[in-house]
Amino acid sequence: MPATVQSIERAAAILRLLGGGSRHLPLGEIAHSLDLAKGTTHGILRTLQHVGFVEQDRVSGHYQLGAGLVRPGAGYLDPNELRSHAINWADPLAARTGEAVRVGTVLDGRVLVVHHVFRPDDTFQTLDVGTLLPIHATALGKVLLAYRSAGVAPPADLDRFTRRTVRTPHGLAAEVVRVRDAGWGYEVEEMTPGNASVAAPIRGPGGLVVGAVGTSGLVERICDRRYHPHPHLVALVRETARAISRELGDGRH
Amino acid sequence: MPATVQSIERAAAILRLLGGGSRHLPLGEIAHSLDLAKGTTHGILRTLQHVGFVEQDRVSGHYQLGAGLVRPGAGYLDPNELRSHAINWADPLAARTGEAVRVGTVLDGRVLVVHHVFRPDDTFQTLDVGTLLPIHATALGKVLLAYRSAGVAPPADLDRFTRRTVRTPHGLAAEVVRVRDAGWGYEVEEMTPGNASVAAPIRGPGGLVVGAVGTSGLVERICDRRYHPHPHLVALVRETARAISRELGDGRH
DNA sequence: ATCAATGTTCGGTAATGCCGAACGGCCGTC
DNA sequence: GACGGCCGTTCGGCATTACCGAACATTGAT
Repeated sequence: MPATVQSIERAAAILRLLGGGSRHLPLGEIAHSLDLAKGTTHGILRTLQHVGFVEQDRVSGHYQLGAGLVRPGAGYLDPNELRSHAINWADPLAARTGEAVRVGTVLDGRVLVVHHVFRPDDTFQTLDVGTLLPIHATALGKVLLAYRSAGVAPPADLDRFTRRTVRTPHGLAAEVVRVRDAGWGYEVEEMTPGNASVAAPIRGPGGLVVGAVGTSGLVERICDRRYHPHPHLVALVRETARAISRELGDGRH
Repeated sequence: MPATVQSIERAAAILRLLGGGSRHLPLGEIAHSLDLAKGTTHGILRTLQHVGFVEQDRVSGHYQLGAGLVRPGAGYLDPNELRSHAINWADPLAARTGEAVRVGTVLDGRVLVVHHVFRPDDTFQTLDVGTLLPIHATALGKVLLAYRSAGVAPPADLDRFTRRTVRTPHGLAAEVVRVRDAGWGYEVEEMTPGNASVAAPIRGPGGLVVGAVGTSGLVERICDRRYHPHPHLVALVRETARAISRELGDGRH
């Protein structure tokens, strides 16, 4: 069994320690029990806290197991937090692209819209925050499906909305690998005739995909003549996704 | 929130991914979802498997959540495994010290003897594997208490066995800090008149204390004139503990 | 028989996380 | 009222760490 990641072993040991007894220990005690330096222990605990595995008592400062260990269905990022972080970046994206922007996450096999910025013109539009979108016919959904963020209900019923809606599970699987290879996804008239959309994944701590952000609008404005999204539009969407990811704690970008 | 341990974040993300859906994913899929190299992902998974957080399906090779996540009270090392690893080292210790050797772990606030090697002479001795020893009057117990291995029931009832048995919680606390500073523990006639014992902690992956090993015998053979254990005896016990720890996956030694 | 999956290993390198000392706050004691 | 211990936290420096990517061994499907 050559080479294990000792940082993770230590984290696991801390979790075990917290789970196996007092479930309410001061940092010094943990460090001493595991024969680690206080600073080291603090770093590990900070990380565990960040991902929701441990919580810290505000008054005593002691550490205890967090709610995130057993999974109550949802990912460790609740929709509210996703929304509050995405909100600062969605507006600029809408302004620069001139299109509507939506932020979504997976809920029960569908796409829950957690934020929506109107297209910056005067036309009448309906706010669809809270709406559940199909996962196989939207750019947001394809992206979320590709990275298996959370709920991952394998789509059983592929409702057909337009002539272009992906019908077969096989075709959907092909789409998924496309998204994965490219790092972003799109859709043209698969949900609504005359409409197209582009989306990119939002990553949380550790690189886990926790949501997606994208624009949607009239086909002739989103795509070029060959029905491919404009490259600069794709770039803008991806940059926005990376910015939000950075804010959510994804280190790499 | 400056600087988090990204290796742990990644591990957490993997756990979330496994917990949130298919609960049965191949390595490549995990790596792809988190945008990590296969090798990296494998290392993390190997570690998580080592600590019991994930398991691997033997036939398909796929990974899924392990039983160790929810804590069924016990530590992630079951007594049988502790015993099977300790057994190779307990015999030599008995041979070199000429005394009886016992290996124990915490069970429900007491010391469960998981292995016992007789003193290598012809005198009659009773096998006490399976016996539950008091935690406050044995060297094994003091060591286990000091490092809070698992059950950590704070001793409510301090049974008094001999004149020397530690009576007050206060005195016991003092003993605990002594053990922690020294890295080993002992006891002289606190359990049985004429008997003394020495013990050292056994650490599992991550440095978590999962058990203890020690010798016990007549006071005049264990201790010097001032009722302190012979240094070379202490050294032997500690070396044995370290050897077992190494075998159990504690990297440092 | 080929191809595409799977999981696994290995070596080189830069980034990584570890350490230990110093800091600031809080509470009990003297 | 001032001190001392304990709490958690921060920071800089160094060496270890764990990451990456490519190559490998197997298996199963085409």
